[in-house]
Parts: sequence; structure tokens; C-alpha cells
Amino acid sequence: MAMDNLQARLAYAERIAVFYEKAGGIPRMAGRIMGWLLICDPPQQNAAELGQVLSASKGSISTMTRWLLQIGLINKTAVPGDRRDYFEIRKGTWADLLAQQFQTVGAFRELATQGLDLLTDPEGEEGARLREMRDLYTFFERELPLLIEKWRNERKE
Amino acid sequence: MAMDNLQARLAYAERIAVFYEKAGGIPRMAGRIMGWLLICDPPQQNAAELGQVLSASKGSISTMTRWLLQIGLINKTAVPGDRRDYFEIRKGTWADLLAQQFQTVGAFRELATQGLDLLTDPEGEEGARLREMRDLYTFFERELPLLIEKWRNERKE
DNA sequence: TAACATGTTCAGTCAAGACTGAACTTTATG
DNA sequence: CATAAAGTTCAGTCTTGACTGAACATGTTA
Repeated sequence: MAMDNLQARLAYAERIAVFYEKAGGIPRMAGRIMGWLLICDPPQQNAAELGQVLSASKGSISTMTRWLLQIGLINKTAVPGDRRDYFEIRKGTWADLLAQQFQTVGAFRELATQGLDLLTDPEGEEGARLREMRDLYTFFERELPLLIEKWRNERKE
Repeated sequence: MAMDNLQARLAYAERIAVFYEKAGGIPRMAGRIMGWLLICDPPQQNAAELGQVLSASKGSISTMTRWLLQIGLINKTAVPGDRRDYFEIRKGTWADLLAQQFQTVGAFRELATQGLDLLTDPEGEEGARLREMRDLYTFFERELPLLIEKWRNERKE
């Protein structure tokens, strides 16, 4: 296939992996797989191909693809007459991923509320810190899902 | 001061720490300090107090408070006639923290663009994966700062 | 059923980094 | 200036978790 600049593409996968690791605490190898699946040709790759191009063990590929499947970032597909599993980036992955990250906003709001309950006078000066935290996250907990909706609608048109 | 339920507050600081560690890769001890500064009374605490209540070494407190200062989550204040440094949650911390996390969205958009440059035919089927990623993050890179603005304005009124 | 290809599991290795504790530096006060 | 309090730095310890490699399990074809 049209994979002339293999080295550049590999370097790209690595950059994605490093970024993911810092941003989301995603294991390096899982990030490499994601990066490679973003830019490889064809978009479907089997375990052996991934292991070879990423210089990873079978065990690592197996564990990490299963993990990526579980959190819904990739799909497993099959090819008739080929017993191997093929992996690919799932459509809509990015919106789902963002939506998932936004979940933590709600947890933060909840934590702030719990903190206020521990104070003698939640409405007093003492509670100002936690109220600021609670109010901000309440705001975003409401607004962020709306944004995702908005984008999904723009897409459909 | 009014710190009757000390145990409950400590447990709260610990919960905050665990949460931070998972969500943002923040060191456990830095999270404990943040958690405690959210709920302690008075809101200003010196290094010795933090070390004692959190059962942490001087070195740990020193390193982590400096780190929290650097990324702007806390303030260092002084008291006349007291040579110790006092730390407190910075006002507006949460909005800034969110704004900072949103920065990564721009980096993601940039990464997607770089990936497309590596493809033979960025506008073809091959580039669909990266285009979806780029478009989504472009959208959010535009909208998220607007949201923060909106909240800051609502606050001021 | 034999032989092989594919995929999974897991014990062990290795690296990264958080935390401690002690030595060291800085700064204030009598 | 001497002393002590406060804060910093850093070598060493310890924990965590990613990754490998080999044994094992599963499924497929002749």
C-alpha cells in the first residue's frame, strides 16, 4: 500500500503515544497502537503487523488491544478466509473520548459538595474556596454535554 | 479554630488526592496538600502544619508546595512577625486549571494536522480518521475558551 | 486427529518517580 | 556575630506498573 514514508509515520505514532501518556495516563504501548492505527494504510491492522512495526511483544499487543477495545477506542473486525483479528480506529471515537473525560467534571462537582458538608458554616467565609469550585464545575457539568451535542448536530448536516 | 471533625476532613483531603492522581497525574502528596488547603481552618497553613497533619516529611512539603506554586494552584503569603511561609488556595484557581487542561485540546488539533501532512492523499478515504479528529478538536478549541469567558462574566455580575 | 497458526495469560524484569531523612543553605533575631 | 528557626536539596529506598517471553489455550486446516 501507499506507505512510502514509513519512518515518519512511525515517529508520528510515537509522538501520539507520548502525548497520550502525559495527557491521560494511557500506557505507552496503547498510545503507540492508537497512533499507528490513525495513520497506517490500510486502516485495519492485525496483531502480528502491529507487533512487528511497533517492536512489541505478542503479549503486549494482546493486552493493550483488549484494553483499547474495552474502553471503546478501537474496533475488532474480521476478514473472510483469514483467521486473524484486525483492529481499526472506531468511528466517533474522539467525541466519545472527550465525553468520557468530561465525566470527571461531574465527579469534581460532587467532591466539592461533599466538602461543603464537612464545614461548620458552608455559607460563610470558610466555605468560599469550595463554593467557587462547586459553582464552576456545576456550570461546566451543564454546558459541556451541550457542546458535544452541538458538534454532533453540526456533523450530521 | 473550628476544626471539630478533623478525621473527616483528613479523609476528605485524601479523597481529593486520590482523585487528582487519577485524573491529572498529580503527585499524591501535592493532591493531599490541595485537599487539605480546601477544607482547613484557617485557610492559610504553614509548612510545619501541613507536614504534621499530613504525616509528610519537610522535604516532601517543600518540593510539592513549590510545584503547586509554580503551576499557580496556591499562593504563598506572609504574616508580620512570623518568618514562616503560609500557603493557601489561590482565588480563581479552578477556572485557570480548567483553562490549562483545555490547552491540550489545541495540541491535539495540531497533532491531527501534522498527521494529515504525512498522508499521500489527506482528503481521500485514508485521511478520514485524522480529519474527524482534527475537526472535532478544532471545534472545541474554539468553543471552550468561550465557555470559560461566559462563566467569568456570569461570576462578575 | 495431527500439525500449525493465532491469541491469551502470567511470572519475572526493569524503569520511573514519589517520598524520606539527613546534610546543607538561608534568614531573622538577640 | 552567634544561634536557632525555616526552608531546600539530594542520595537512597520503595512502590507501582509497563513490558517481555515463554508456557498455555483455542481454533483451523489438511
